Parts: sequence; C-alpha cells; structure tokens
Amino acid sequence: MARPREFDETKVLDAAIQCFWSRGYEATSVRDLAHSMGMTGASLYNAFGDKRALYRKSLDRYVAQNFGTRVERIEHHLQPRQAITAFFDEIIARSLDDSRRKGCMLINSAVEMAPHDKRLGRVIADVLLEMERFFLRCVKAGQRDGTITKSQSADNLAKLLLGTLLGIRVLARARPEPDLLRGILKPVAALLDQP
Amino acid sequence: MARPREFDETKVLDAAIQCFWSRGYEATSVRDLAHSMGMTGASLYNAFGDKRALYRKSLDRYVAQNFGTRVERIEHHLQPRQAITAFFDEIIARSLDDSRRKGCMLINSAVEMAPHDKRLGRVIADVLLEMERFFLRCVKAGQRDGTITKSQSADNLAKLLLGTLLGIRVLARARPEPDLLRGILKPVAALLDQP
DNA sequence: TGCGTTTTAGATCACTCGATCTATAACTCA
DNA sequence: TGAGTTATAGATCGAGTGATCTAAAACGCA
Repeated sequence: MARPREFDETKVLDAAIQCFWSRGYEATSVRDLAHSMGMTGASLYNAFGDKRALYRKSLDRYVAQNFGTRVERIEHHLQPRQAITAFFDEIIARSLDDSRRKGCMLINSAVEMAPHDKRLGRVIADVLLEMERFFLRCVKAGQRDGTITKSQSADNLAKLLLGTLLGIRVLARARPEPDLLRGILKPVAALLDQP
Repeated sequence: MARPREFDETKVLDAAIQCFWSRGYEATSVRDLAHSMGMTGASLYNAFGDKRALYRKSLDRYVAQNFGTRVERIEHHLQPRQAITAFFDEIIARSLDDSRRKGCMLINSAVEMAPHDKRLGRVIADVLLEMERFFLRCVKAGQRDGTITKSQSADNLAKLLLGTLLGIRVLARARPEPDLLRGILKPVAALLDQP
C-alpha cells in the first residue's frame, strides 16, 4: 500500500560489493556507492541505514555467494582429499585471474576492519572458523578413508590449511606469481599425502 | 646557514609509523599525523612532501627496524633450523602480545596499498622477496647440515614458510588465539624435520 | 478520485579532507 | 648587527565526506 522500490536489492548490493571489494571500506565514498548502485544518497541511506550497515550487508552477501556455495558444491561432489585440492586449485586460479588484484573481500575485511569494528570482527572470525571447520571435516574424512596422513592431528592440519589459504590470498595481492602460489601448496599437499 | 629543524626526524617518523600501523593509510588523516608527530601540517608537508611520501618513508623505516634487524640477529646467532623456529616463535609471540591487533605494517600495506599504488607495490613485493630469500638461505643451509628435510625442494619450502608467515599474521588480526597460531606451525615444523 | 504511505531526487547540512599561503620566528654567515 | 635562508605556526583553500531535509513522485486502497 505504498510506493514500491525501483531498484533490485540484490543487484544494487552486488554493485556495492564491487566497490567495497576493489577499494576497501575507507577508500569508498557514499557517492561512489550511490553512483555505482544507480541510486541517490538519500535512497541508499533509506534502504540500508548507513555506510557501515551497507558494508555489513555486502560482506554477508559476498560470503554467502562465494564461500557458502563453493564449500557446498565441492564437499558434496568430491572425495575429501580431492575436495581440498579442488578448493585450493580454484583459489589459486582465482588469484591469478584477478587483473585488479582485489583478492578476497573477507580476508581484506579481516585486515582492514576486524581489529577496529568489534561486531564486524566477530562476524569475520566466525566465517574464518567455518572455513576451518570445512577443512577439518575434509581432513577427518580423509584420515578415515586413508587418503590423508594420520601423522598430524586433524585439528592442526585444518589450521594449517586455513593459514595457507590466507597466506596465498594475501601474497597474491603483492606478488601474483603462479610459481609462488603453487609452490606454497606443494609441500602442504605432500604433507597431506604422506603415509 | 638557516634555521635548523626543531624536531628529530626519526622520532616523528616513529610517531607516523604508529598512526599508519594501527589505522592504515586511508583511515589516518594528516591532522592525526601532525598531532601525533608534534608538528603542524605545514611543517609536515615541508619536511616530507605529501601524505603518500610520508607513508613510504614510514614503511621503509618500519621494515628496516623490524625485518632487517631481526633477520640479521637471528641468522647470525642461530643454526638454520633453529633460526626458522626462533623467527616464527617471535612472530607468534608478537601477534599474541598485540592488544590493539595492529598486525604487521608491511603485510597490512600489501593488502591495502600494493594493488593500488604501483610504486609502493614494487617496494612491498621486494621486501616479501627478501623474506623469501631469508627463508631460502635457512632451508638450504639446513638441508646441507641435515637438520631440514630434502623431501621437498628448498624453493618450495621457502615459499611455504613465507605463506605461513603471512597466514599467521593475517589470521591473528581476526582470531588471535594461541592454539590456532601455534597449530598452524606444528605441521610445518614436522614437515621440515621429516627425515 | 483522494488519502495515506513510502520512495524517490536534488539540494544542502556541518564537518573533515589533503594541501597551501602568509607572516613570523630562528638560525648561519658575513 | 644585518642580510639571507629556512622552519615554524595559524589561518584557510576548494573539494569531498557521511548524513539529512524537503518536496515531489509513485503506488495501494478506499
């Protein structure tokens, strides 16, 4: 019983993601956002609250679209050891095919926002914990079916995989060299495969 | 034959480092900097050029003070395998004893600045390459004296150590948990020690 | 068609941004 | 001491910041 919105919320959120993802939070102005989202500042504030709330919504959607779907797709279609390989192959391919070096928005957030915004910091930490749990499920399953080494605890191997993921993603922003990123992964893979 | 500066360049640079380190480049204003450095904006511009040039000088000094001296100290006083352990022990201790979660200014720069500032990006990439070379020297020496595995190439092991370093440093900004950071390192150490 | 509601668009708020100007103060050397 | 040089302090520049206000436009329902 009132005027409906002229914009598609998911579409304008995707535009906001692109802004925040490539420039970060501080370097993105509300005018940049409004222009890219095809709306005026007033509409933006009316629909999303303030800049920080818009960032939170953008990050939530980014995580759901990128991490959520990928984990589900990989975990349901591959054996545990292959799931880990596939996950990292995709990450490395993404990092190398990223001409603007945007990296991963979640990890960028972990660096720029987590220490200064308590609430956002918790969200980010939770997602990183989910990632660790994904790796942990893969490692445990792999240890059960004999495709992953039992020489190290599943907990520590999962933590190593999480750390390796962040390392690759961050390093790619400054040194997006195929040999470097793949070289990091090789000893890790060898460790997992060790009898 | 003119009026000498009233400030100590190294002291005001240290103050600038603290600003940029804890808040990042974009979120730090020139007024923040001038206040922390105990000088006016005009003097700041006169002495350092502009904000970006000041950031470069701050980062240079940060790297020289933190990375340069640590590498030299560790590499000259310890055996190669112990040097790697000591390096990471120090990094983890630093990450856990960092109540404001500032992390590593160089790695923060790699995320915030490297993709958007070509010149600074090269500087950062060069330092990361130096770090890789430090690890490479340690690994090669360790492989020679039998304290580090030869099951993996020294190149890849050095890359792994660099990636692990970045992973730990970034993860600590969102999840500064002792078990997590130490857990990452354990499988890496086991891999190095493998016969 | 008019009422109530909500979203628009554009102007504008006070403030802060990086950067600069001017005038004064502080020094060296002749 | 006075000429020349440089650093200082404070005011201020235009542009841009996040956020808000007002008024017009677009709907559903009576």
